[in-house]
Amino acid sequence: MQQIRLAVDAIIFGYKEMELYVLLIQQKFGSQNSYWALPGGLVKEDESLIDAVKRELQEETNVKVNYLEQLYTFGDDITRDPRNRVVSVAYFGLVDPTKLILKADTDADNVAWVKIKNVPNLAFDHNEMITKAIMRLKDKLTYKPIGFGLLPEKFLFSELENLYTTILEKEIDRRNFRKKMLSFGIIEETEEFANKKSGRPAKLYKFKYSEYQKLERDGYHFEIKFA
Amino acid sequence: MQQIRLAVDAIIFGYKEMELYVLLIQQKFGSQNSYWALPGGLVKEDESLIDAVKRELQEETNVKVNYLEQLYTFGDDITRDPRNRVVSVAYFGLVDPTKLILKADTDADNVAWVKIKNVPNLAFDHNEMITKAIMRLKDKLTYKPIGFGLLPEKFLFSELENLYTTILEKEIDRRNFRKKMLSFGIIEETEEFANKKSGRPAKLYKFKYSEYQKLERDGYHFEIKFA
DNA sequence: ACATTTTGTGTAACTCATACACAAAATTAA
DNA sequence: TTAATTTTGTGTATGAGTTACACAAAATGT
Repeated sequence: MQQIRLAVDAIIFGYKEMELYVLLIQQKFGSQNSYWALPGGLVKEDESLIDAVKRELQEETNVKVNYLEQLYTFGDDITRDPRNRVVSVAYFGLVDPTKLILKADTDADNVAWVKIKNVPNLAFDHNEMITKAIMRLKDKLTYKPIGFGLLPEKFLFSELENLYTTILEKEIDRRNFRKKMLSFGIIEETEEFANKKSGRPAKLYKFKYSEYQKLERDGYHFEIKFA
Repeated sequence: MQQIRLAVDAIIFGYKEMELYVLLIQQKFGSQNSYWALPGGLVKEDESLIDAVKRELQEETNVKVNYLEQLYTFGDDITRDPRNRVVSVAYFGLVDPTKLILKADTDADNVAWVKIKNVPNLAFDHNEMITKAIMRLKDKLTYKPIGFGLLPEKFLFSELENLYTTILEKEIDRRNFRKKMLSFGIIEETEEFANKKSGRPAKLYKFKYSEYQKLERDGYHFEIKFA
C-alpha cells in the first residue's frame, strides 16, 4: 500500500519600491522548528490542489493573490522531507503591494515578506523552489503580461518600468519600453494623477485585462525584450 | 490520515513521415477495461517521480526516450479516477522514429503508436493530458531545439523542415528556415548521403548537442518562428 | 532524352529594434 | 521669486533581422 504524502507549497512574490519580496512563514512549533519556510501543507482528501494552496495561504498568511499558477512538482528527492516521503506540488503567485500587509501573527506562525536577496536557508528544498520560481517569473515576464499582478490596479508607467528592470536586472530605455508596451493596446491611460513628493506629475495607467484576453484569443503574441 | 494516491503518466511523441504519433496502451484486464490510456501507474514508496515514469515506460511499452520533462500535475478534478483519489504527475517525452517499433504485446497490454489525429476517447483525463502536451510541444519547438528528439541521429534537412511544418501546422520558406537554423551553429553537415527513391541526393545532418549546451551557457537564445 | 522529384542557393524590400537628448511640470532650497 | 532638483514625456535616424521570392542541379523513372 502506497504511503506517499502529497503537499502543496506556494512561492508568492510581492513587489514594492524596486524590491522583489517573497512570502515566508515560520512555524513556532514542529520538527523543523526555527526554520523559515514557504507557506504550504498537506492536501486534504476531498480537496483540489489549487484549493489546497489557497486554503493554506489563507490559513497561514491571510494573503490573497492576483495570480497563481502551478510551477513544478518536487518529488525526485525521496528524502526532501526527512520525516516522510512527501511529494509537493509548488505553485507560484503574485500579489500587489496594497496586500503587502500581513495579519497579526497567529499563535502558531510568524509571517513575513522577505526581500529576495535576503532569503535565509529555508526548510526542506524550499530554496530550490524559490530559485525555480524566480526563473519562471523572469521568463514569463517577457512573454506574458503577468507583471501587472505585482502592481496596484492603477500604477505609474515608471513603476511598471522599474518592475521590469528590478526583476530582470537589466537596463531599459524608457522611450522604447513605453513605445513597445503601448503598442499592444493593453494599457489604458486614466485621467488621474499620482501624488508624488517630487518631480513632474504623472498620469496613472491601468492594465486592460479584457483587451489582453482578446489579443490572446486572436493568437497575438505579447513579448517584451531588452538588449 | 491522507489516502491520496500518487501516479505518473507519460505522453510520448513519435514522428515519422509527416505524422505525429503518441504512445498508448490498452490494459487487457482491469476496471477501465477496453479503454486505451497513456502509459503510467502508481509511484513506489522509495522511487523518484522520474524513475517511476521510466519504469512504467519500460514495463508497459519497452520504449526508451530521447527527451523527457515534467509537464503538469493533474489533481484538481477529485474524481479524475473514479475509483480513488489519484493525483498524477504527467511527463512529456520524445522518441526518434528508429524506436517506433514496439515489443510484442505482453500478456497484459496492447501497445500502439497512434496518430495524433486519430486518438480515441481515452481513460481518465488522458485526452486532456495529450492536449496539454501538444501545446507544450508546439510552444517549446519554437524556443528550444527539442525537435531533434523526434529525429534519428542523422537526418535530412527536409525532414527537419517537415517536422516543423507538421507539428506547428504552418508553412515555412525553405531558404529562410535553413538560413535561420544554420545560423545557430548547432547543426553539422555530414559527408553521408541518404538513399532516397527520387529527387536530387541530399546530405545528412547532425544535431550538435554539445554546441547547443555551450550556447545556452552563454545565455544565447534559440528561437525559430514563422509568418 | 524527357518528365518528374527533391535539393540547394542569394538578394532586395521592409519591418522592427535600438540608440539617443531635451523640454515640461512640479517641488524644494536658496 | 528665482534657481536647482526631480521625474515625466516625447521623435527620429540607423542598423539588424525577417520576409518574400525563383531557378538551376542532381538524381530516378518512363
